[in-house]
Amino acid sequence: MRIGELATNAGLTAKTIRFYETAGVLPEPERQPSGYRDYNGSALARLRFVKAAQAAGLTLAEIRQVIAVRDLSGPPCRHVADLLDTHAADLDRRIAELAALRDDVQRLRDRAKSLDPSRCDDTAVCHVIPADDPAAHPPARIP
Amino acid sequence: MRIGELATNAGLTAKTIRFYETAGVLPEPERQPSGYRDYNGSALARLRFVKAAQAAGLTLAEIRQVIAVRDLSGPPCRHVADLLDTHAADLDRRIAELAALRDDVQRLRDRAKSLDPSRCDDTAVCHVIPADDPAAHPPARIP
DNA sequence: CTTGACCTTCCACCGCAGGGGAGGCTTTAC
DNA sequence: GTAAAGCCTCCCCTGCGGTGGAAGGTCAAG
Repeated sequence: MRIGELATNAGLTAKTIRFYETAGVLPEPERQPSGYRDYNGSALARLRFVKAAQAAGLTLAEIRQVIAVRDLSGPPCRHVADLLDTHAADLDRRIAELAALRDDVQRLRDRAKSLDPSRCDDTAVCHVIPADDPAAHPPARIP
Repeated sequence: MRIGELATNAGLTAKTIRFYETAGVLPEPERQPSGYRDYNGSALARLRFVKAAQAAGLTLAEIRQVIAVRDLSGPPCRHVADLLDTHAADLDRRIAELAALRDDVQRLRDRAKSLDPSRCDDTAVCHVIPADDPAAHPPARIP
């Protein structure tokens, strides 16, 4: 199977597959005499795993690590379970942060309705966003 | 006021302030004969606005736009209110996405407890993450 | 006069997951 | 035989919000 066919089967582009190879989540395949990559069925299984793991929120670095753990010490199930635990906890944290940010934004928005634009302070950019906001959390990065 | 003092007062680094200048959220200040930047109090007010707006989830590009709107057509309150509306809606969407992802991850995690690692399929990387996951959403980008 | 703190510009880099395109082979179809 | 796909490697680009460092100018104290 050449790279284009594999890409079509996996629902990816050839570019992405080469990128996965350099990213270490897909092993280097055999080469045909022409130099073309020559894949077998296990590459497709691997790509399906990568997609499923990505859908579960794992980064390529984590996926690479899972694969390495498996290659070194057998089934990485416990490792994967730990990763999933960590991700669930991260997601909980991020959801809570975003919910708090949403509430702040909503509060500002509601306050804006009760403000008179003509009374906008000349020294500030816009009084809808109070520069001395006491509730100003450190910029809520949304990574 | 030189850049270091302004940075200390604003709780930023001098690097960041220069970056804000190139990003267009802070106007170019006067220069001392030495070439050093020479700030007045309005720079500090501006930086406070930028921090507050960032805390409200606005990007530097949006902040720059708010400032431009203000400079062109006066108080940008309505524009800012619209931005806040959009951001609140975006946050709602993203919170829902993350919650769905969190549930998926939790489901996988729970399922992992009931699996026997010794039965890990040799063809897959790890059966905790099913490669034929039917619930696999398109990779839930977390932008 | 020299040391050290502060400032200047410019260029490069981080993570993350790829995308774009150049320049050059090989394979396939007509 | 020739044109069109398809593939190869290589390097640069994206967005976002900065951070790091090099090479050099400036200012105050000792």
